[in-house]
Amino acid sequence: MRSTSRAETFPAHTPAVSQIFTTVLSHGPLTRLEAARRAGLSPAAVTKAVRPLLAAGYLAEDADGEARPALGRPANLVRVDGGRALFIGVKVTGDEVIAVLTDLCCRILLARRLPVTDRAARAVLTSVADLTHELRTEAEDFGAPVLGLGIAVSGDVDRAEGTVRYSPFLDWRDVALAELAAMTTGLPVVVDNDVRALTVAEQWFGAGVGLSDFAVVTVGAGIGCGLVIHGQVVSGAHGVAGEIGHVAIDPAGPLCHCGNRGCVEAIAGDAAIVTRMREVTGRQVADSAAAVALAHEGVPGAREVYARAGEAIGRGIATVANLFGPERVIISGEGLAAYDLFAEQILDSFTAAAFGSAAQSDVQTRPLAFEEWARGAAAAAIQSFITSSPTPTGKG
Amino acid sequence: MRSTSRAETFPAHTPAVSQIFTTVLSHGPLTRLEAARRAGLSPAAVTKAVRPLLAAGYLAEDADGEARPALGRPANLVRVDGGRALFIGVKVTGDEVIAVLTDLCCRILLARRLPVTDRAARAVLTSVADLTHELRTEAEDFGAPVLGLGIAVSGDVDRAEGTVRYSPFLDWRDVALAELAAMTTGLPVVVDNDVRALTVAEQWFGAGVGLSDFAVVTVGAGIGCGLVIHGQVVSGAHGVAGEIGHVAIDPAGPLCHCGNRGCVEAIAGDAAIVTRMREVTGRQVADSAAAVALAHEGVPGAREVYARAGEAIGRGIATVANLFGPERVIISGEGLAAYDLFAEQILDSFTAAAFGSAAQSDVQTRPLAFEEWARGAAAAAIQSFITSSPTPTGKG
DNA sequence: TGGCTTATTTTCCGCTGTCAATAAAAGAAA
DNA sequence: TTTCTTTTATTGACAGCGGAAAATAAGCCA
Repeated sequence: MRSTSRAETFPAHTPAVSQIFTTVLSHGPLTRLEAARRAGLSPAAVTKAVRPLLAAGYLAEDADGEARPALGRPANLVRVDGGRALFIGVKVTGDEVIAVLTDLCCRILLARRLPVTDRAARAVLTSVADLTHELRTEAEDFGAPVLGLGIAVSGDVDRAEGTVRYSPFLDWRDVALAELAAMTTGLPVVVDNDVRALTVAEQWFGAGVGLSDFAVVTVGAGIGCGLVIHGQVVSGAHGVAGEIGHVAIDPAGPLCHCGNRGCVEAIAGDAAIVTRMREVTGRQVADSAAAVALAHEGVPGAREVYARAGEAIGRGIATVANLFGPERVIISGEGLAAYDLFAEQILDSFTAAAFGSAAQSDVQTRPLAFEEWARGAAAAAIQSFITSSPTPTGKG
Repeated sequence: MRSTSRAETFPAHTPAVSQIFTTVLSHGPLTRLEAARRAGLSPAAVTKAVRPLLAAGYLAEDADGEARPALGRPANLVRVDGGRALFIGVKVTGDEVIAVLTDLCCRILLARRLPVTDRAARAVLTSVADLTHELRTEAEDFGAPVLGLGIAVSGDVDRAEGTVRYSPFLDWRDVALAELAAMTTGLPVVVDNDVRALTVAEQWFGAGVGLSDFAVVTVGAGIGCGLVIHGQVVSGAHGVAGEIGHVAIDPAGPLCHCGNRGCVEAIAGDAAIVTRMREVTGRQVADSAAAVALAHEGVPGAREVYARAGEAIGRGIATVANLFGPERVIISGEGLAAYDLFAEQILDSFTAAAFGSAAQSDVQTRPLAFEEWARGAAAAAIQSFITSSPTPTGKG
């Protein structure tokens, strides 16, 4: 298999086609009539839009499932055929590369990990290529082509350019990752910031479906935040946004690596919790798992460390809510392993600090396995595949 | 003149027409070619879009001004004929009603004020109607019709519905202001939150022209913030956004009327400054003008009060920048009378607290006469006039 | 087998914006 | 003065998108 027969493109020739497809993708099987209603189009337009997508195999028709209203012509449900195309998503951290194979509906089919021993871009790229190759080989069993690769990296990433401008954890600067990975793998590649990719996944396939304004807050080593406003992911004028971790909460708080005092991350980030846990309990605390254990054991003072972290997170979320009034806030992240230690304080301090109707925001939590980050990268790849115009408007 | 011959509507029959008009409105006189480039349309489309607007008098053609490139056919500049239509903008505060008459380019032609003695909606409405009538009468001298009325009120305002849901300063709840004012004046009425209206004015006619992501921060009795993201003003899912005044900066700070401690407004709002000035200097301080005077006199401790306020504002702005990454932040408001006392601290603490590329945001200040608030309301009315579809899609 | 109801498709049709060719308005060159 | 060059504006043919309405399909129920 000597690589690619010119990359397959999505037959979205008109805005209506894109819109109908994404509507069906996000809102599950729909009748044509319902799809028309949700997309604000006429039923005739749906019929026309659906036809080429059916022909290309991206949509499929279910003989309707159940519970029809017993009157009138039965509806034919239209749904996305997830098995039509596969995507690979990769999350790169300082310690590991995690890769998943998903279908077109962004359901995880396989997952793989590889430790990172050398953080140099070249070495990491090799790991990415190896995992991609491995998943691609196994993907043959599913009888569908792999049509895109998404890579998620923390830090300052320019998705349009496909470059990592600066990633502190990896110590990368100006790495043209998309181009390199595309050369190595022969796949279309999307590179995005990890939190943004996760936000895209929530927007299209998760708790953000159908919402035009919501926030995703991730709790873990860092505290991050993805924003969707007016139905679009916010990237900021300089490519960076959602830095909730460096919102300063308390001028008398602990020093943060960014140079300020009392950043949310300096209170509630993994490292901050471990450090403080050592100070408070006077014990050895190897990592955040150990810190959680101490709190669960009921070691004096340990719970207060988490209470304080939860309060910081809650106040950070309240700040976000006060500033842009999201309909929902989705809290997520590895840090949620300790969620039972946090939860109450997060909600309490959010409620206390949210002003007026910002308190109406629906604050949810969502457990997040580490593979979910990689799934976010796959979601970015899927999004790019669907929205990339088939007319050659430059190359990414 | 027994009121209205059916309200005049803007002949924007297609998206292209709207787009061309707003492009010319914001970017001054343009050649058709240049307008096409900026709007992303073909020159042919511009010619077609411009024709009906010229015919209706909204656009005018300048025989080109100066400095042509001396080669090729001279360009004909197209500009908005500001004198074609007039608008009235009204800002309602707890103390005063301020009204301005503007032209279509949102230039202020006349301004009037009336003190508020009774804050009841009915009484305020009478003042609004009186001022509107007065300005309308004088507007006859300008030989152009008044085509809309904008009203700006602080608090929770539903622009689409035209209702004031809750305004703390006026103690209004659920006042259907647009409908009432429309009945009284016979004009199309837009009601919006004051900060949002000001943001619209900046977006279309001010320092936000051409930017898709910026913030407006107002300093005065309250501290407010208007956001434009993805080229649209942010209203939040519940109709409230930009509450920078209640971003909590310091858990050990002074108590705010919202019940929390250390809100920006509780440190840097007019009332907070006056209160603290009394405490620090031990003198009588009647109002914020008196407070400014004390600081300028060099009374011991007085300057520190402003330094502290400036620091709070700067940190609030940094929070906005960290979260949204705006291209520009426009600081404005009556509070700027004291700008020389603030400026350094605002910028310093912004720079210190902005994380990474958020510090690249261009922070500007813009003196703001009180009439500018009313002009913002006029801008909202202009926007509504231009974008309201001529096809009757309900009534506002 | 009709009749009723709802879903989907078909058949135009208006409308928009692009394309390519053409006109216009200068200065420059001959 | 005439012709050429260069840039801007306009025109008219045209393709294609999506809407409206009418036609058709596909079940239930008498």
